Amino acid sequence: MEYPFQDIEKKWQKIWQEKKIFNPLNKTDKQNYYVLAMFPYPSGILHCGHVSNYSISDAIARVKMMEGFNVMNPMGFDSFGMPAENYAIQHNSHPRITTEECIEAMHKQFDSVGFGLDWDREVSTCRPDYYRWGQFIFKKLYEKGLVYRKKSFQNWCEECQTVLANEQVENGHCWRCESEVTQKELEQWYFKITEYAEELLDFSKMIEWPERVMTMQKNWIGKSFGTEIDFVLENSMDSCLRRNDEGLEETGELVKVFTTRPDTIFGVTFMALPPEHPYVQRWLAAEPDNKPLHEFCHMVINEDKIERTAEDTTKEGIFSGKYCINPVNGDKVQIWITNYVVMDYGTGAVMAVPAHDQRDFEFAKKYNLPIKIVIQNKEHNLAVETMQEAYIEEGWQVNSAQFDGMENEPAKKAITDWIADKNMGKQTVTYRLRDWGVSRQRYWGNPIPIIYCDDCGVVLVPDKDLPVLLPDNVQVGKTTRNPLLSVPEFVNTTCPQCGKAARRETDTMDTFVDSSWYFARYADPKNDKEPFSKENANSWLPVDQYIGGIEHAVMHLLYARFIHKFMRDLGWVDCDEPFARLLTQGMVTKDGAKMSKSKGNVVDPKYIIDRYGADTLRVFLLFASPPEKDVEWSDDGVMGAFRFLNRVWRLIETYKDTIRKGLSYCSSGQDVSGQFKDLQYSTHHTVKKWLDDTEKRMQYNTAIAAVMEHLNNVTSIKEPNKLNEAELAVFARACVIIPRLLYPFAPHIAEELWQQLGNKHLIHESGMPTYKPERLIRDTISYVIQINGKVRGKMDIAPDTPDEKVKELALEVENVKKTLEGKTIHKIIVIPQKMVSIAIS
RNA sequence: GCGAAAGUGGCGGAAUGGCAGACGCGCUGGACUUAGGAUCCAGUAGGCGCAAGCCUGUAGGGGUUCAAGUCCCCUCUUUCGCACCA
Repeated sequence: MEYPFQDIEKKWQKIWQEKKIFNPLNKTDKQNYYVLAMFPYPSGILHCGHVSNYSISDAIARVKMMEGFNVMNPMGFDSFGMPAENYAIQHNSHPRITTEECIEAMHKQFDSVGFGLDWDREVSTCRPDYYRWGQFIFKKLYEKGLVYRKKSFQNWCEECQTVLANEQVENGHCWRCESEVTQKELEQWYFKITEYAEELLDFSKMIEWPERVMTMQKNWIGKSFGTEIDFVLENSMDSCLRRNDEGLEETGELVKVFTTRPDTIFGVTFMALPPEHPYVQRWLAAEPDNKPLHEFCHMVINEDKIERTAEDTTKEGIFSGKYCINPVNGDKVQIWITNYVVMDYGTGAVMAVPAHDQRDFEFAKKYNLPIKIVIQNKEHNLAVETMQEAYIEEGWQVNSAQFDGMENEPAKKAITDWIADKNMGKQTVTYRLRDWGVSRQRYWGNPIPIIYCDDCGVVLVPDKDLPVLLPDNVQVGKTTRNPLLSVPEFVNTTCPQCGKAARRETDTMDTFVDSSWYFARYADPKNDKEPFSKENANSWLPVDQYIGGIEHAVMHLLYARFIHKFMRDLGWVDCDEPFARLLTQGMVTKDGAKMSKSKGNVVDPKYIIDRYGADTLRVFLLFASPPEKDVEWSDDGVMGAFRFLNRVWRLIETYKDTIRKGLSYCSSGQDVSGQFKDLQYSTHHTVKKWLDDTEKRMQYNTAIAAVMEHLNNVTSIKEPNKLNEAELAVFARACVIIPRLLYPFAPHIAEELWQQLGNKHLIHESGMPTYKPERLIRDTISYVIQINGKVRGKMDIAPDTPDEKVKELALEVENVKKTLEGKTIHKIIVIPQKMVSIAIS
């Protein structure tokens, strides 16, 4: 007989909804607790990954409710983006319609799992009441000088008329139309996230973040210290002024290089520039007939970005015909245009030191460029003729003028100081992090609130005109170009400043912008005066516990931290970080692989819920592994969870009258023995373990295991209806704790059984379960006796036995005596309440 | 290549320096059954032994410790992130 999970689950979902227990006010006399799992893209189909993620946040929320917090666990939808456009095309519909349908479907499906979500606070990024404030934030960023437009080379598909991300380029061809991808210089909007690079490296305000996420962000930001050195361009067209000992001096234009190895500056034998470098672009323009140069640059620029930046790509280059002067020794060095230097790191120019940099070495070998040793190995003398690879280890400075003989490490600083002193450069810091390009040539996204006027230039849309509404009358899929370009009533507008005809920006924002502040909107989701009020934001933020996949370790979490810090700087919110604690949960796999349609290994949660109930599915997913690890799907595992819940049901259903009677008896616990003493211990011990696992460790698999173990202890009592009063009191208390311990994981069955045992309140209203430490004291303690690290005996003795007596007793144990025969004891160590360790010769 | 995490029975996993394998699955045997994807009982790391008990065992090797899956060093494997970053 299976327990009636279908009736129970519907019943309690209705009660929770009616009592609005998951719809917290912003201010109550309780302390606020904000738990948030990353909002989903509304695919319309609930999959096991959703159930797994939101089962974790739901468990946390319910534990915190039991603890007496005012808990917010909101839900919304990350509903802009490319997949919605594609979905609409497939279904011959419009993204607004299909997206809203999907949202409704998912809302229902989430409810069918019994998640305690605050739907009153639902946000959906594609709705004007939300994206309006995204545009507002864009404007604020712009006003603070954190938004700019920059021309840069992008993967461009002529056929689709859009920019492609690196991962959307397959072997140099567009992933969608398969036409060749070229590099096009385009104006794109950028957010100056690099302004916050330094603060984003500071993780000290997080209460608990996984080490590896912080490491990934650190690596991504990639701070490195080095020196910027100015090389003077020979025969340059323009000139610039430079300060020297005597005052200002006129020199040629400067080629600035960034290096982490200023100690090798005397070993520079050529300069390497990428074809994108502005000087190179200028030379190209000045020499339209220089065919080899044009061909080489064109080829490199249009090379697939991924391929070009792969380490094993062969280094290629061409001599530009230009020279520059090494400021430290006046050497005239050739300037080469190469494919191995990238424009957007450092200064986009490299001083090449083949003797001490492997890439430069390979390049110099290939093109027969000179190699000059300036760091000498202390043990084996290096010689240019015999070098097989660059020498990048430590050594003495040689051929380095006044620095000869110094060790190269201190020489780095000495040379930098000297260069700075001579105004030839300076110490500097460079980041790998680049500014955030937010322009997308796509329809289904948040319009950028910008108007272009021939007279006034770039003009922000005034606040009163926000939101810039995304027009609906777009033929999705009918055009391959940016769809907004084909909506004249959107494009054509008037300039807010001069009133003349003007046109709108047709790019939309990267959807990562939408997800960079939604957590704050939940605090005040219906505010139509501002993105959220400071009061409400401060009452909830930072998110106490954020939950999401590791795939968002860098992008989303870095962008959200950036925007949050910006909002803080605007005075909108006080805290420095948006997410105090972060849990990166694993994914649900089957046959060792992520569930996906293409692999055909998808399990439909709806089927499991219909057949075994939502509680079973949740218990299975939480029990299978700790939250941060992947869960391997197992049909047998689901059965195991179902069997467990059925056992709980049978126990309490069968004996509910007996248990209720037992609860009315006083339980002093002093008048039982044996099995019942053990059972009483089990009750208190299980609560202790459960509290530790749910509150401190957030390890739900072991919390559930503890409940299972306790259930085994309870069901080992035979014929409970024949117990005496004292025994029954213990038995009843052992039973009644089970629904409460099960509540965060299997809330429906828990509430039902709790009610059947005569309780009038909901479980969370009854507070956290507690245990009595004095009930954890056993009559006897089992000691293990180790000899040289091996277990040689056991003994059960009174817990308050003094250490000296414990030693004596241990030596009396039969097998211990035997093992010790004829041996000398070095040392006896007593670990109180646990073991005796004896070291012998 | 750099950085990070991990490696435990047939499987998922547990063990906060203190009895390795909790709990669940699977499997074996039994009970009840016309029947079982039901329920209940017993067993289940490997080896030796009639037994008491002994030996081996947490990827491999070394070390610290009375005591190591856990801490340290080296090697291997896997996964993830970054990747010509000057």
